[in-house]
Amino acid sequence: MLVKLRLRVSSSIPRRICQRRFLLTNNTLSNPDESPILTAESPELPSWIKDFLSNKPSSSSSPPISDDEDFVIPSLAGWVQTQKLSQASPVNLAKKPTEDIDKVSDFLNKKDASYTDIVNELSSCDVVVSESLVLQVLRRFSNNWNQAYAFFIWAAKSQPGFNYNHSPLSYNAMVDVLGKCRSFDTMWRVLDEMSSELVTLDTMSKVMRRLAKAGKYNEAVDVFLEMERRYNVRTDTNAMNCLMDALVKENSIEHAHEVFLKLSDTIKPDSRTYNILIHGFCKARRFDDAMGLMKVAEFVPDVVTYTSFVEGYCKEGDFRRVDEILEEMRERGCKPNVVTYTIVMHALGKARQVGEALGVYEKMKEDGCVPDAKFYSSLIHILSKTGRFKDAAEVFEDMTKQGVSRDVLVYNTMISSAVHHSRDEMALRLLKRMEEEEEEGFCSPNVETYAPLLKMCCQKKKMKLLGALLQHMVRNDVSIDVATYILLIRGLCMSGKVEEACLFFEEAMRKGMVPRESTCKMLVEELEKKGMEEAKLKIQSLVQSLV
DNA sequence: ATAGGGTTAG
Repeated sequence: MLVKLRLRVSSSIPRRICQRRFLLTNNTLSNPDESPILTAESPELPSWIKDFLSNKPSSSSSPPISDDEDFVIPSLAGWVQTQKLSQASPVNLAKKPTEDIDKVSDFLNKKDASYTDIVNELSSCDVVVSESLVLQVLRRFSNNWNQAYAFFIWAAKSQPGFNYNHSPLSYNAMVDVLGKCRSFDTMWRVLDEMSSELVTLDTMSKVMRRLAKAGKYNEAVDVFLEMERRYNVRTDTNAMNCLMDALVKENSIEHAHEVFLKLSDTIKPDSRTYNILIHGFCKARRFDDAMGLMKVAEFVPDVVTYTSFVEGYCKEGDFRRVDEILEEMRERGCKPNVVTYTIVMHALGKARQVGEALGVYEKMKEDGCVPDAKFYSSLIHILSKTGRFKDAAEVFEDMTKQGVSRDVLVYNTMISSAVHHSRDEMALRLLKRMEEEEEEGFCSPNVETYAPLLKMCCQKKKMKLLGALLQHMVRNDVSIDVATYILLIRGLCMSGKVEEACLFFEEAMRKGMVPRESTCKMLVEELEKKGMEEAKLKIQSLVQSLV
């Protein structure tokens, strides 16, 4: 569906950017040589943003973005997905899988049809099914299980004369998508259709995690107890650790502990088992229970064990106790490592003890402990949060010179810092840098990369950029999740763009993603305020239809 | 996925 709206978007941004830059340079006389990206903001929103986001070569002669013009708002991600994305890039045209993925995307989005229709009509797509295509479709539609599953089923019995069978990897990806979307009935069906040599601990591990994430702790445990008989997957120590880790990570140390008490007679626990439990108890601030496990005869506490305690006391804000534990570690020849230091530094930064936090950095360097990407990400976050954006950007630039390549978390942290400090163009440039070949440590953006950028678009009413970003997400196989829809709906509501908010709301509902109660309420109230009675009733009936 | 981020901020 294509919705045409006439919009006027503010043209004052470039001037504001200039003014800000002027102020900034005047305020920081001490540091005249800024790194290139800090001075990169040009007076106009440059054409590179458009070229980059539309996947065109940067030498393209297309006119630069003008936020003044009327345009078609790509308000629906579905609309975005039906665009002929591959035509934009000669590079992509050379690659067959890219062509095929867009054919499939086109088809799946055009159809509002039922699942059987999709399966029956997909053949008209004319694509060659391969494992990489299946994996890509599953990634791109990882929040739309209906479409992903329809394609998956069709792919297995497509192509007469061409013998394609789903690989174990594809099966596991399908199971994971169904679990993520909480379509557990369908997930069970797929599992039962898989022959037993296809079902591995990898598969069951995904199932247990997804169940635990949905709060179905007992079912996760049952899967474990049944899996040897039903799927021929061994219930050994490693498998038990997977189960317990899933339970702890999804906040049920109680279930993990119960499993341990019930099974440790028949399945021999190892040091990981104890560390998982200790971590769970520390996370729940049950330090006495954690201590009790430390004293088990066959278990020797290691740096992971101590670090769990450090983290627990950090979250309590008890930094005196943290220091004691760090001292004890050194005494026992179990020196804190980069993970330990990251936890302490981050917690101090969060507690607004920035000086102390940076002291940890110094102490760590003294200890000869080498920072890694996650450490740098924390450091950048702290510096930016305390207003030291310039320093944060410097750390970002410097880290590769220290031999550490940037990962997606580092980029995400820097992008959200840039947005927080109103360096919009720099944020977009960072997104571009992620996919540049010459950058060491190329990494693909994920849904968290885009969130601050999308939020910024909503706040500043940059609707064209918003559309381009959504399109960019699709091209990078980043599936839009319910959290993103909530962000868009709330952000647009707060900017008074309530029609657009409605479009995203309807699309989310159509995809079976239900925004929170408070988000629905916000939208309805906003419509009420604007006297948009008809739209209000429509949204209300949509909400009603779910109950 | 045995320990590290943050999900929403005025």
